[in-house]
Amino acid sequence: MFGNQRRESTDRRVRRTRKAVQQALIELVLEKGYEAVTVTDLINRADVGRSTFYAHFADKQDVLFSNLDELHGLLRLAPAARPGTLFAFSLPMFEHLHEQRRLARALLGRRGGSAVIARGEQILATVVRDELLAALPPRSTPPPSLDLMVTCVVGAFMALLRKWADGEINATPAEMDAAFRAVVTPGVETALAAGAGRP
Amino acid sequence: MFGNQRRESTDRRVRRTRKAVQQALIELVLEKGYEAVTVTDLINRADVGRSTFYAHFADKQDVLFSNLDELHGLLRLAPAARPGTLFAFSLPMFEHLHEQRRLARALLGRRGGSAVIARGEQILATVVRDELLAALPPRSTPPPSLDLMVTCVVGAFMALLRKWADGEINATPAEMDAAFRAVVTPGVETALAAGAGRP
DNA sequence: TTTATAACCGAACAGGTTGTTCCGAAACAA
DNA sequence: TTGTTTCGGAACAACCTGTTCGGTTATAAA
Repeated sequence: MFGNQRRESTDRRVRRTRKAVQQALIELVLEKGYEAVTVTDLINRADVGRSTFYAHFADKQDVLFSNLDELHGLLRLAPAARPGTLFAFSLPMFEHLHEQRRLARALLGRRGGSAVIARGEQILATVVRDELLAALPPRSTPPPSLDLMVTCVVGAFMALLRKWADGEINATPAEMDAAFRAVVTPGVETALAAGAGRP
Repeated sequence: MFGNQRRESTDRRVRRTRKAVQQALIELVLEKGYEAVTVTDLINRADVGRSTFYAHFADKQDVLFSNLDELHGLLRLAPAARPGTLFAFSLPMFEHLHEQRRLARALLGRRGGSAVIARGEQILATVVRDELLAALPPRSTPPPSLDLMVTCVVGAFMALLRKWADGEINATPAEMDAAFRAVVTPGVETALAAGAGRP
């Protein structure tokens, strides 16, 4: 009854309610930032009974996640770029968030919540991890420091994203992408090449 | 009356009160994690009147900051290492947090607060920035992407720190330091060397 | 169309948090 | 000693969360 109930409900009332709440979250986040939005705000804006809300979502964060997982698909799409290019997600990501910059700022910026960022890091980490595994020299075993590398890369990327969304950095998506890649790629590539184990 | 009142108060009552509250914060953070600590908890543990608390601190975060700035000094100490070695703060930092790991976990881990992390990033950013400036080739102007680099480096480091403090990563301080350096150093060094402007 | 069911409303509630205010009592510095 | 500062602590308004419950309404299926 709670949470990650992905399958579409058969009952029109359920669909209506869930969509109304999700939409309300977006609107309110744009107006006040994620942190400042309360459940009471949500049910007022969505025009939904309090008990109804809690019948569908565990809390505010649950609404967020139900809205946020779309990004996962968007990220998994990107690595279709030419192989040999690490971190293909980077540029599309910056570009996407540039178009949606109001929402991005409200979610990731100073008034955004750590929950958003934590979730983003989770999602991104799986993507980066897969990409690094795919980029390993053939017939080699993943180095034990793989997860450390993933953490580094994700941390660097998300940090850039946050500052950028916050307006502390003025740069084009291309410039952001270039900076990210410049810092991170050389180290990762040599580490991957060097860390080749036995087949 | 509020906040960053660094100079020692002349009144013993003031000193007593402030110290009691700060100590209470440490104890409670160790027990519940920063996020879960409330002002009510603080004044109970410190055995201080509610009005007294608000006469000294604006809020919970204010207490934290008054306790946290000691780290700044600790970081500025490290770069006394041999020049030419970038990110000298890294290993000492990991080692220090390893000794204080209970507190580190309570502050930086999942139950720690974004305020702690944000403050840590701020402090670390100034240190990294100074270090990069000092490591520039002589008679060159800093590249415009310097702040992007700083953000990347700080982001990567703090991400490692968080996961480590959280227990998601099992590694010695030396291993953490090595991983951090392996990913970040090559990119930064070439960027610094290449970005040399005219004198 | 009828009907059983599931979803909704909304008010009310208990429990928790924050930050302010007030004034008498106590501790302090001079 | 004395005038000033700080402390205590209760009481307060305002807000938030999550739960409960009985009556109402929409829906899907028969």
